[in-house]
Amino acid sequence: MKNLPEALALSPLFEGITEKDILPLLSCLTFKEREFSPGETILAEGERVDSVGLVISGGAHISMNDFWGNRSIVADLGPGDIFGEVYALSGGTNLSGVEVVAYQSSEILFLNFKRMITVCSSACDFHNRLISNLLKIVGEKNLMITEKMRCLTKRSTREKLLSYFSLESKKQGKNQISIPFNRQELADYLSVDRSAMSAELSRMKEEGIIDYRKNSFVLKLHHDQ
Amino acid sequence: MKNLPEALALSPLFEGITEKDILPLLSCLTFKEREFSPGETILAEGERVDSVGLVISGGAHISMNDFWGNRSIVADLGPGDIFGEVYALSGGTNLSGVEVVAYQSSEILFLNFKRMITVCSSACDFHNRLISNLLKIVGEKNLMITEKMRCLTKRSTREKLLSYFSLESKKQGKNQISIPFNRQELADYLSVDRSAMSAELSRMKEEGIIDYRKNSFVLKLHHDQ
DNA sequence: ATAATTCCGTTGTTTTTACAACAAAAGGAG
DNA sequence: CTCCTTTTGTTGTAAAAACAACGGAATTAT
Repeated sequence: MKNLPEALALSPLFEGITEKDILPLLSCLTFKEREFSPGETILAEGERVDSVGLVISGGAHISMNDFWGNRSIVADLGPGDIFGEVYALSGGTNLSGVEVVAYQSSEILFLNFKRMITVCSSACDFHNRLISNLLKIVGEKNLMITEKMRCLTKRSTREKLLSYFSLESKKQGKNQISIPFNRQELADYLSVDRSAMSAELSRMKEEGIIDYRKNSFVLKLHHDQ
Repeated sequence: MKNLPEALALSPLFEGITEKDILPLLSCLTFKEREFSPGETILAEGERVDSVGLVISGGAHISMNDFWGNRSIVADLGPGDIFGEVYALSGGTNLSGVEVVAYQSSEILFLNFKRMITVCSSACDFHNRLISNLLKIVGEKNLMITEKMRCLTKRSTREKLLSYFSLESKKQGKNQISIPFNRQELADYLSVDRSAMSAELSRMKEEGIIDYRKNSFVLKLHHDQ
């Protein structure tokens, strides 16, 4: 078993809390540690989630199964990553269609959610920090999904692209942006076909709406009729 | 100005906290109250958000402006609704491309986020409840968006529909589900054309994949080749 | 009951996208 | 530099979706 404080210090959930402060903090949390073998289910479908999972070591997949049994992997978890927080967050919801399965020998820490967000009588600062970190994690996740959604709700590839570029432009504060994706990744992000997207990009460049070279794109204002 | 505790008691943020407990709770929060005229900007684009907004009375729109100045309304806020929480959550991010504008005379309460999530020395129960409520709100929002995303990332209308039905089926625990949308709303939710979707539904019924009548749908297992 | 309105399905046409296959360009390794 | 691999752009075709227009069913109002 790995050194717990050392492992936790690496997790965003414990950001800003030093290794030596983690042990006293743990004492005011209720937690459970368990080891899972490769292929073993960490959280089963339909299970009630009332704790936040944290990967100490190993690796696991969050996967979804639809009505017809088709499985798709939604996320890949490694050391430091947390899971199940949204389910615990929204009042101990049951997992529906979602499961978490180890694909390596994994050590998992389960932190009781109620205890985590209820500040102990001693009102320790680290506890507050923990809550704050959790909020930050969920908030950022929320922002990320929302952004992506704004692009995905657009009907055409062109609109999706423009939506994405516009967003990045706002974020980077310029009309000349560099994007963190290659073409295939961008296509995956926007849920469109790569080659079709490439073609659309060409057309947009042709029409003078945008310009680009590699990962650098320029948005042009003048589509004066 | 409206009676504050009375108004707050209606908000999900203060759920489980009775009117008479709200005043003492407010004393350990830092807040600011302001009135806005119709058309007045409540949160401006680019502004740094370090407090959670709560609509006491009136109405406001959250809207997005893209690079080319096209505005689209993202959400409609009424009494009890909160806004800006995700931005405050993820460490006081600046609004990018988003703004909140009153469309009625509105009273808005701004609750300082730091104070809100940092438990007071007296470690009052209501404060904990407030944090818990905030988490619940964000968590639920997160779940909702994630669900929708799962459908939107599918390429074809058919896949989107099946994805949605499958989700509902898991949630409702049956293969016979009733959905909270009419056709137009479902099409909007899935970001597809209504008539095209109707046609696709017909085809799916034809092929024996599903059956439906009005808002009641049945998913069938046997698509034995 | 009748009229009006909203909702839903259908069909034909146009536009867009996916798909496949390939060519060109870029990047890396030896 | 040359070979090999990966990435990106191009093109033609087939499939799918958007769009528009309409007719019938269902719902609501009168």
